[in-house]
Amino acid sequence: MSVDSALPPGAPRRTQIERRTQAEARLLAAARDIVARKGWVGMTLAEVGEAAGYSRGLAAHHFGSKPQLLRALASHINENFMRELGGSAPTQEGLDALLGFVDTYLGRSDALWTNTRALLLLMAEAITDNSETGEDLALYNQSVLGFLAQHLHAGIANGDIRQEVNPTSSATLIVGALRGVMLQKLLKNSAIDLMAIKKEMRSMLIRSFAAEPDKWLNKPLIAK
Amino acid sequence: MSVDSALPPGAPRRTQIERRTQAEARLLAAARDIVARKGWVGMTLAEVGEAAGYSRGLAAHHFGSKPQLLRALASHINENFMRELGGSAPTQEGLDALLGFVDTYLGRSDALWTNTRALLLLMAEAITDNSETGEDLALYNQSVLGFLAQHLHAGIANGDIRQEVNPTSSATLIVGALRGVMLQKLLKNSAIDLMAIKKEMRSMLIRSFAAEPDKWLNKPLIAK
DNA sequence: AGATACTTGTTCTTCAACAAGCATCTATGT
DNA sequence: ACATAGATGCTTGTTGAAGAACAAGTATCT
Repeated sequence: MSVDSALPPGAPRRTQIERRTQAEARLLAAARDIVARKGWVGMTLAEVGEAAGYSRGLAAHHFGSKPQLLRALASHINENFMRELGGSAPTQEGLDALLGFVDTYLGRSDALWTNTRALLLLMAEAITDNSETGEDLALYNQSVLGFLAQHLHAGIANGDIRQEVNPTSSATLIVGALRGVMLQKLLKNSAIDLMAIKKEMRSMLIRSFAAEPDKWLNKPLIAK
Repeated sequence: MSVDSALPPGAPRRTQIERRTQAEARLLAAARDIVARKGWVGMTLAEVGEAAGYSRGLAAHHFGSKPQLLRALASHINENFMRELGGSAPTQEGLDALLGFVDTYLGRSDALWTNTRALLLLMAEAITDNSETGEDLALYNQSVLGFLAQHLHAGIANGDIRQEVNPTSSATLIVGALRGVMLQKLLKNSAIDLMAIKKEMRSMLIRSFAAEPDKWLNKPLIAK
């Protein structure tokens, strides 16, 4: 009965490698959406396959097991975000880069916050004893922290940022604040105004870290 | 065969109400520990009953269903924290109260961070579509935000805190930062130095919110 | 024709949920 | 005081559903 799934009728004849990678991409996207919506518990392997336009068996066949799918998903979302970061304002440095990071993080356009949602869900699972994604997410977190710490260092070096600032702790605080805010934003009935938060957070970063806050507070937001 | 469980041999003869409330308390404590360790998915109703020193059936019998147990657990942890808050430094006001809040939150002595862990796990579940705890945790979050916002207001009123500070957004940011930091702290292999974070966060709050930061930055930590 | 991708059939385990029974406590009557 | 019946708390037996994981089959590509 079944012609290859997830294909328009006029079959385009793809190579095996294309089939494989496309399938993987679709599966991961589907998994991400489902995790974001119902959590990784609510997600079943069968559902992922079908949501991706394939059969119920494919996810299991392709990733072997649910934990392995989740690991792959964690890396996938991670890579997405890193790419997004690199793309948005690659030229900024030091304090500018921190402000840009916040803008990027809070300025995502996806109304459902699919990536953020899914990542928060996975991170929570990762703080668990028997977590398979634990190691992966710890590494991911390290890389984000590294990005920020590096810019904090740069800012200290070029005089934008006060000497006494501890780059590692401050980086932890910044990503922590962003994630913690989103966690609240995504709760039911939240009336959180992200614009106000963005503004408050901007002021917070400048006042906390800038060597000369007054020089920064009046600056207009950086144009995209 | 079975004498009433969770009892020392010399039976103290409790009233029905005592039995009931003791059972409930033990069950919730057990549930909290298990959730903190293995997540709410890894927790089974049978396990909760037995960890509490009862039979495998009691948790289901008492709470009706797993979602309802989780709801009860959410309120329970919430109440714990609120009590802890009230107890620690009830006299502080305004900016002092904010600093005290941070100290309390990050200064918990439990090496495993059982409450924090469990709450983060539940909050993550709460951002899910089919979550039963969603409403409860949203309310809990509201009450914490309320506490902080109130002290921000007080601080503005008595001149400690700058006029322009937005109490709601700032409250969101503060709890967000705390939770987000802990989320990272609880990841595998985290090398986060909470003392350093505490210090950095203290400085952050003062610089961001105080009307006259310099007056506060030199102040010693408030004695217990 | 052989390899690789995908599907369908099936098994096996886990666990929530409920029901029916046992233990402990309370109330009432003597 | 004591006995006893009814209520309340707790335990054990059982069912049914869900879903991960694997195996054996079919389609698509080289």
